[in-house]
Amino acid sequence: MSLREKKKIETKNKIFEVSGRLFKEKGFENTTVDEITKEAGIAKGTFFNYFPTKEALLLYFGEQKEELIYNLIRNKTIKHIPIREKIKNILVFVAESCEKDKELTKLLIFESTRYMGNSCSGPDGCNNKFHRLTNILYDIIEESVKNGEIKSIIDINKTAEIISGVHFHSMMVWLKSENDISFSADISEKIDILFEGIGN
Amino acid sequence: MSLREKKKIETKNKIFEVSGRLFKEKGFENTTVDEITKEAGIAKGTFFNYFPTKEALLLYFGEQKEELIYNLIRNKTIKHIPIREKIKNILVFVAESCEKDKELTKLLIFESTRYMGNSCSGPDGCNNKFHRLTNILYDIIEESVKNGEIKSIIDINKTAEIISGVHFHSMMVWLKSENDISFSADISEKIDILFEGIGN
DNA sequence: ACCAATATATCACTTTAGTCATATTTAACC
DNA sequence: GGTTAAATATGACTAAAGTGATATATTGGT
Repeated sequence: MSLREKKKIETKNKIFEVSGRLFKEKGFENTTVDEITKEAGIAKGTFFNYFPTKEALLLYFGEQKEELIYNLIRNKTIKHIPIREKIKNILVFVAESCEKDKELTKLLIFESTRYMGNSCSGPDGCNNKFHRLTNILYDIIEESVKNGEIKSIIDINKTAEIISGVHFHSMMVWLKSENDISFSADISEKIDILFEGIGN
Repeated sequence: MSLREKKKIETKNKIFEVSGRLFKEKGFENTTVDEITKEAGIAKGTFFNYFPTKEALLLYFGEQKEELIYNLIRNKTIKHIPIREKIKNILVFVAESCEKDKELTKLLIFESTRYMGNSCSGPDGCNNKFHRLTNILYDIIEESVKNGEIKSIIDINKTAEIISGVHFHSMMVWLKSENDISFSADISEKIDILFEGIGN
């Protein structure tokens, strides 16, 4: 690795480390780019060579966290259990991860949701990010349809979107709630309702 | 009504009217508060007497639109049709309203979602706004449970949240999609899946 | 009509994100 | 090691949101 590449990574890590500390101390809104760069020992302009906006830095936090969670999911997934349990395990795991730091989750979800409204160019834009959980669910459902475990008339894509949607919405309701309702317990119960159906 | 009250309303309407035009012409981000106030013939500071932030003005647009939609829903609701159709009617109606101006909907949803992350103080804060559809669905489901139309073991609140969540998520997926998938058709099909259930 | 009290309007000022022309550092080649 | 090209760093500058002390307008009481 060249000196340039080393320094680049070092600087990015420095920004990441310093801003992480400052965000925890005083919150995202109350931390200025000026402060971050001063503490990191770089010029203000340099910051914007690494992150196009202040929000982009926040999204980077989100990506890092997401990467961690989804890697764990991939390793944790047990093969031969009923699909309902499989889905429950995943969503409860994600929920529990979120529950570990509610404030950070709030920041990431509401801020990155906003960012989604913008262009998000590039082939690997935010569309993928938004659909990541949906894709995982799609694969699981597809497998179960092939197994004959669940009926094959089902529209796999819509079903995956439904589950993902319920998960997303439940997270938001939980994030907005003052009292300490449990996100993980809530999503678990909702999966059951989804499988049983609402109608008689 | 006193002169003061009249002028107040007049000024607010002027801001609303001018900014609406400018937002349509050049988009929300590209319109500055300076421009709005110049066109409206008021000082910049005055703007912030009416709306605490530029985003708050956008939220006001959202509220106005929402009020319109939910008033129509209240009047349109037919009494004696099956619950599944009743829910479908409402969600399809909301979806069609959104489809009329995709760009505006995108702006409102993504921006107000972000705003939800903030304090949203006051007794009538953004929590209510977020739960409005859920509450309507709750009432409908509750009635159907009392009628014996659907099984009474069901958790009404969670069920309402599920439907509302699927609706919200579908809207976001639609807003992000490039190709012209139909939001209203999508939500209609998903309601059927919700009623039938995923499991065998 | 005058006077105090209250509400509203004003604009100069501050704060902060983001830009850009210039300077410095690194790499690559001879 | 010197020279040129490319990448990266810098900080003064711009743009725009939001603030607040002061000025003006409206009201209600006498």
